[in-house]
Amino acid sequence: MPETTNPLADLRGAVADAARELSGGDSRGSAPSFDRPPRPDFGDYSSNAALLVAGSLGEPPRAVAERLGALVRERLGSAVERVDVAGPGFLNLFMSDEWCRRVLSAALAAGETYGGGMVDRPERVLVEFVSANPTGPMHIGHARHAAYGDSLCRVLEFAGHEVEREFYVNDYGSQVRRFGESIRARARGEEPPEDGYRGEYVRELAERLPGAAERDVDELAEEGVRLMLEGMQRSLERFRVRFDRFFSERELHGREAVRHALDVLEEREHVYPHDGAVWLRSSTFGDDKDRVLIRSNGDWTYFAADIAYHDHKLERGYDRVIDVLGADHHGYVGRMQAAWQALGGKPGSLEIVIMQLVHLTERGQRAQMSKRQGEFVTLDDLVDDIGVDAARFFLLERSHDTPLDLDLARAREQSQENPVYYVQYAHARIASILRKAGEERVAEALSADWGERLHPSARALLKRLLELPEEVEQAAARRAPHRLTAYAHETAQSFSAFYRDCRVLGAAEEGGDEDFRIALSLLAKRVLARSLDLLGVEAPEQM
RNA sequence: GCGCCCGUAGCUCAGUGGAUAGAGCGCUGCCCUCCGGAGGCAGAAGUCGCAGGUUCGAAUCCUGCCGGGCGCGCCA
Repeated sequence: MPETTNPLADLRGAVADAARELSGGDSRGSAPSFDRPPRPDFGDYSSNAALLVAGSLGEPPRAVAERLGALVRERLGSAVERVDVAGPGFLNLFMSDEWCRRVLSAALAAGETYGGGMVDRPERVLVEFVSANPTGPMHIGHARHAAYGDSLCRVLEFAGHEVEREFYVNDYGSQVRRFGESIRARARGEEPPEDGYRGEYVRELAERLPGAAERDVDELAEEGVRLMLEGMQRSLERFRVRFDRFFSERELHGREAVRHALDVLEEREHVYPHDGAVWLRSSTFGDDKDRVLIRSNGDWTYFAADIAYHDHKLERGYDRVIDVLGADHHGYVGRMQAAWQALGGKPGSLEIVIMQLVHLTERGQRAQMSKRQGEFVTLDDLVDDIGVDAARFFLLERSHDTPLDLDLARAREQSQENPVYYVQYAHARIASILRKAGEERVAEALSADWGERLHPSARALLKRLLELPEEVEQAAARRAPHRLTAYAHETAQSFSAFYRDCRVLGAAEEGGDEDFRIALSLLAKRVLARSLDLLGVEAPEQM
């Protein structure tokens, strides 16, 4: 069996093929499992294929497993040392050292692309995230959105999708006008209006805008928004978050896009007048109730503008549109999904990801989020405090749908207590070993004919490294970049164990193959670097 | 009241049908003639919220209940 850049997928395929052969081409039911068993005496990999086939064949699972095991052995040849039948009928595969050497070679041959491009059907994807109001600074919650959205995009891209990143700018409507009023009030040395913006940054804006005390409110608002956006872009850039487009709500209105969206909905007969207002019949598409688009006073609702934005997204022809929104918006999911379908969007092609809240803690104690009224711990404050690497890693450590406690004390720590440093340290340590070996020596090692008989720690490390393609695929498919924090940490641990048990330079002294161990270290370095890159965290050559 | 999310070790959480449920932190006890000790090893620690059900097999799927978070405007 020739090795590709995803050896695990090859093995999985071989088992699945054998199972299909045994069941006479019957490929109904779920795909056979293929995982790392919980105990070493269960082999390197195990599958429940026989249990599934036995079900459709109506035969005793263990007997089926024996036959299937023989087929798998035949297909895999020298790749496999032996195939055991265990428990109720699991197949346990014990891979040969020869297979280990072959797959290491194949993974290294893939170079920087190793682990990527595994997606079956590449899609054109639009991801909208952060979309912070330009009337205030970005706080800790936006930091989580930024880390998540950016990392998700990196993962989707690496997995093989074509991704566009978009930030929606709410630069229209009454809150923007209030923003302008607040700036002018500060410029005049007055208090902002009751429902205005009271933060210190408003005072600073007022100082930066010459003649603000006498200027038109809308003009001030526009200028203020522009300055705020510039600041946000700087902060995001520093946080290593890039956007392809800042999409202005104001331009949307300027382009009559809301009118257009309403025309589309009217044409599709999903709107109706009632009580002097115009409604969307969103209940047709699963929403709790119908929603107002035009109020009885003639104003568009916010929802109408959002529909226009999504109408625009729809017309741009993406295969998939992902909105990353805050927990406070989840009441809005049902109606937006309904509107999407009313506009003619395919059900399922719009995904709305809801982010849960972030709490800051210091050694477990809840840290104060709001310093004074109108002032928050901002993205910049966070980065100043713990740095980009720690901030991104910690913000990505948890699934997006679970609230996150970020322990600032732990994040500041530069020791094993801190998973970021632990992973980066492992990377730097490998870099140090390879540096010591020298470029020529490394190149030579890669093309050598390896004879290594693998130590269990080397085998465990290699198996860990082979999981990268599926980790990336899963992280992409499940919109779950947080999986990679765990994977990076586990990989660093596996390397540390290998480092402890197997000398790399001078391996011959203990009967090892230095060439093989250099090669394995190099793959470990690449996998760590790739995992960190997908998280937006740096992989230092030295620390 | 309705809807969504969550309930797994002391704490924070992984784990969307497989074998004896994992990790980090914390705790206890160890390890520096060694390529980076910014490291490593071992140990204690769990009725996977509760009760039924489906399945050869459930933390995972279904139903009900309990507990927590958030959301339910002709606001944005």
